[in-house]
Amino acid sequence: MNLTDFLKNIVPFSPEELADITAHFEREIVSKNQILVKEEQVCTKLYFVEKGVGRSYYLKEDGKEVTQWFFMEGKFMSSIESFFQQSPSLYYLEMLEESVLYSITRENLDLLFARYHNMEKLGRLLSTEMLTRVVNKLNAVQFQTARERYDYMLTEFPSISSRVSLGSIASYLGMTQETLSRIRRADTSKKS
Amino acid sequence: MNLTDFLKNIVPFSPEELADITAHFEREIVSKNQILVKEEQVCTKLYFVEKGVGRSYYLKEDGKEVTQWFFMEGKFMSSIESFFQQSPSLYYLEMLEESVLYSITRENLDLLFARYHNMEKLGRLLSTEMLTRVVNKLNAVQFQTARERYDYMLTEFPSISSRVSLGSIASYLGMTQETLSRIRRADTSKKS
DNA sequence: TGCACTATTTGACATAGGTCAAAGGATACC
DNA sequence: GGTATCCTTTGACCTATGTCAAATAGTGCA
Repeated sequence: MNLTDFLKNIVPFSPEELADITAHFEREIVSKNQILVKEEQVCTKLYFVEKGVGRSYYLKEDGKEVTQWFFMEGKFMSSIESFFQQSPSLYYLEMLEESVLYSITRENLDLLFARYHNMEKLGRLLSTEMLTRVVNKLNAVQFQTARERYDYMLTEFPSISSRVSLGSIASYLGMTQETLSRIRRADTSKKS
Repeated sequence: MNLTDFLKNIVPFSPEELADITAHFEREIVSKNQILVKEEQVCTKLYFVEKGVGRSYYLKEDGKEVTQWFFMEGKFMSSIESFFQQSPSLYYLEMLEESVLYSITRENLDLLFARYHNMEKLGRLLSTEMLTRVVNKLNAVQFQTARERYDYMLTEFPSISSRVSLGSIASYLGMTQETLSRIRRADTSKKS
């Protein structure tokens, strides 16, 4: 999914708007396991994932990584609070595969928000969309069994299990990797 | 917190904009325990809570109510997904005290979004703010003990415990009311 | 091809928080 | 002011999932 097409599908930008907007993004190729932002750093860019998968995660006091979100192709990725408040990030951002990203700085994004009413609209639509996704995850995590949460995740991120390690997924789902491993075992024995 | 002041604090609207915007809201007085939206209904309005407290909740298969969110004075309240997608609501919206609300319909809101760039900006800012709140709750629910979640809630909604029943709060926190009652007991015995 | 390292699976056991049932307390209505 | 109703607390017991430790499987590199 490329950036131009993605933008066009959400808001009916004019060709001129689109050209100006995309000109403010910069293409970046990053390698597998590369960290884009570390905890405590201010996240200076918003990324569009054209190819690859990323995740945000944080470290618990005991040093364990906890995945907060996965970012697949065709999605925007950032440490949202850090990026918008220009505050130190609570999260790490990491790419889990070799990836193609398009990045934009906060200043450029603000410039586009101010310049185009349509751009502001895009921002609003994307953040309400993200909001409903997070609410869905919240409901899954809060009221479903480990088993049900796993099923929920497969609908949200269908291709994830083959692309991302067990541990990253388990912590995203709020369970240990042992538990996730047992769920998967139950699955395979049932289906065979 | 009144609507005009609230809006002014977020985006620098001109007096004319502000007057036109607030003119599209309608004042509503609702009584304690009144339901604004039922499950399956499309939520037609976005509400600003000037006075009172509301909550959104849904019914589990076994008929138990699960509080999804509380809406205090000075916040917007709605069944967000239903309102923005015009889809049947998964949630009930209920006021827990006699309340003063200002409501706006989807059509009027869209009209204002289209008319004022600043209004679109307001929408974007409010939805990113809500997004970070939901993310905070998600982290609390997913990785904290019942005890810690209760403390988190007191920072998010300081006055809630005296205004809302134990059961509503417990289900918001993803625990049973028995557990919440035990946490509170531990608190009072510690503090005395 | 084999070695070293990392990721996953499995097992035995521990525990936070849930469930169910009953007893107190508070509130409202006649 | 008494009784019905609802809300909160308490107790006894249970279960899903976590913890810790070890075995096994996979992967990349020399």
